Amino acid sequence: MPDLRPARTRFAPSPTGFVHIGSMRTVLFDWLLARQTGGQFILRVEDTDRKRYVPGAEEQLKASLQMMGFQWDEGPDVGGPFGPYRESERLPIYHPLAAEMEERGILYRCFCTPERLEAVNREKQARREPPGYDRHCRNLSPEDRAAQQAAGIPSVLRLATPLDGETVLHDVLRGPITFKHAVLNDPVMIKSDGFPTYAFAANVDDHLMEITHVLRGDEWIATSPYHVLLYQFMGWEQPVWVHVPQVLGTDGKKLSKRHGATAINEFIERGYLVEALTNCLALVGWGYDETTEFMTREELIERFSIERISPNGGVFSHDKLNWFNGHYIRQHTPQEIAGMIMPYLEKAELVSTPATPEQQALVERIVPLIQDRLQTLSDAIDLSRFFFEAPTQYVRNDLVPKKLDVATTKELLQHAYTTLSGLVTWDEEGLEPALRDLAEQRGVKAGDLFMALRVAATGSKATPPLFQTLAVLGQAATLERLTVATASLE
RNA sequence: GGCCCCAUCGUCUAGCGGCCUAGGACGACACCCUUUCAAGGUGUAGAUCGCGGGUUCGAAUCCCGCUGGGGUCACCA
Repeated sequence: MPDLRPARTRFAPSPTGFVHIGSMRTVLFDWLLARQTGGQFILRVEDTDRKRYVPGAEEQLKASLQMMGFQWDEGPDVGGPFGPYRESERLPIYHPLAAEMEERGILYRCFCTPERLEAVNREKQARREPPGYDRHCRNLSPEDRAAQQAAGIPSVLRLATPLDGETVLHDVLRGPITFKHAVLNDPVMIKSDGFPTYAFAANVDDHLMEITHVLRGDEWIATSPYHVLLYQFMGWEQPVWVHVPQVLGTDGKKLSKRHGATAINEFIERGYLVEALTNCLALVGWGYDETTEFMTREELIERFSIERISPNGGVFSHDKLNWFNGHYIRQHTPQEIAGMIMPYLEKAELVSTPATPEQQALVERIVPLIQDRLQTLSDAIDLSRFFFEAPTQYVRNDLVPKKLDVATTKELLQHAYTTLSGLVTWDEEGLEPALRDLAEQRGVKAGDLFMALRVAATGSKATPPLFQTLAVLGQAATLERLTVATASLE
């Protein structure tokens, strides 16, 4: 059973764009762990790169988390005891700490220009050596250092990585991972503009904010020795490191725009339910047991465990998402679904915005007919369109049953018109016997008559059951469409 | 290229030395239900567990090598 100490987890995105499903899955795990243990889920905005600042991205990102129902306990706006939660606002916290580290020799000042760094790399590459900083400023004399600083030469603070030995990262999913110091470099911790890099800010903040479990993408494994080193130099207790595997596109490649929707808000907008998204996401790289597929949010909270996260990357399957979504759509009451699809019908201009009471009543009658057929909420547009708009044209081969010819079909539809226009009780119970009788009288298979009528009334060969459909469509509309369809058979 | 991670049906996965003639789910296909399409039910196909060596009485499960895929080598996160 999982460790029940309250966990403090965090999602620390840089506000550069939308939240894609891979990140959202990490958020899910973070959130589940916090909820399960009675801990806190923290949102921290890593906006330390002013060049990559994207206006509105933070709002976008917060909106996505809220759409999914992952409310943060501490973070921008809501605050908390370890604020501020926007790293750009934490410079007053970073600077004294950086000064202390410089004092203690953990960090050292480097005056190398970007041009020199580039030149060094070019040379190394020419000699077929791995690229990387040559530690030129690491052994500067105190006098040189003072002189350069006095001269106002821009500088950065670098981590003085040990030259010998090794650092071990203890990742819960993979066990110990050893990195030889010889292959490491001296990464920049404080940039020349005074802002920290990820390596500094993320780890300082995780420590200061008392984060107990760091869940992040496994692309961070390679740089993690620097993070571990920082903790060790400062004598801080390390968090539990959990490098979760990548979520891949359908072709097994890294997720990109080429795979269709990747941003969580796109899925929501296209009519995927939060329950389905959550359930499906939880099952990419994690599973409760051999057979369980459906789990509520509460069950997920209860059953989640980081030990069962699989270390290998997985494809996020749209097929499976569709299946989950259809399932959850069927779980809702027709009234609930009516409310959920209304925005889609409004947007498609099938109903007015807002819908009139008459339109709402109609939609409520339509939902029971299409609910089983919805894979996403937006499917409701095409599935219910014919209720609002008469077919504009007919495909003759669809209208005419295979065994019948045009003339016979036309005659059949004319008889149907007579039967239907004389019908007093316009509901399923009234329609079915009348039409079955008609088929028998005319000597055609009931199915053939029904298909001709279906196409005449809806313009489509695939619809909900005919009698229910006609009942909702109404007598006047049905007869009108029948007339047009019949006329098209010239 | 160096370093690191990963490797079971098309996909998500179960499996943590014998219960595996490798289980489930999605998808595919077939049948049933049925006025069409769905939903639902039943069933079929689909992995010689990437390859090669070991260890062991016994390996998908442990070890080594190889191959393949991915990540990372920024004053980006």
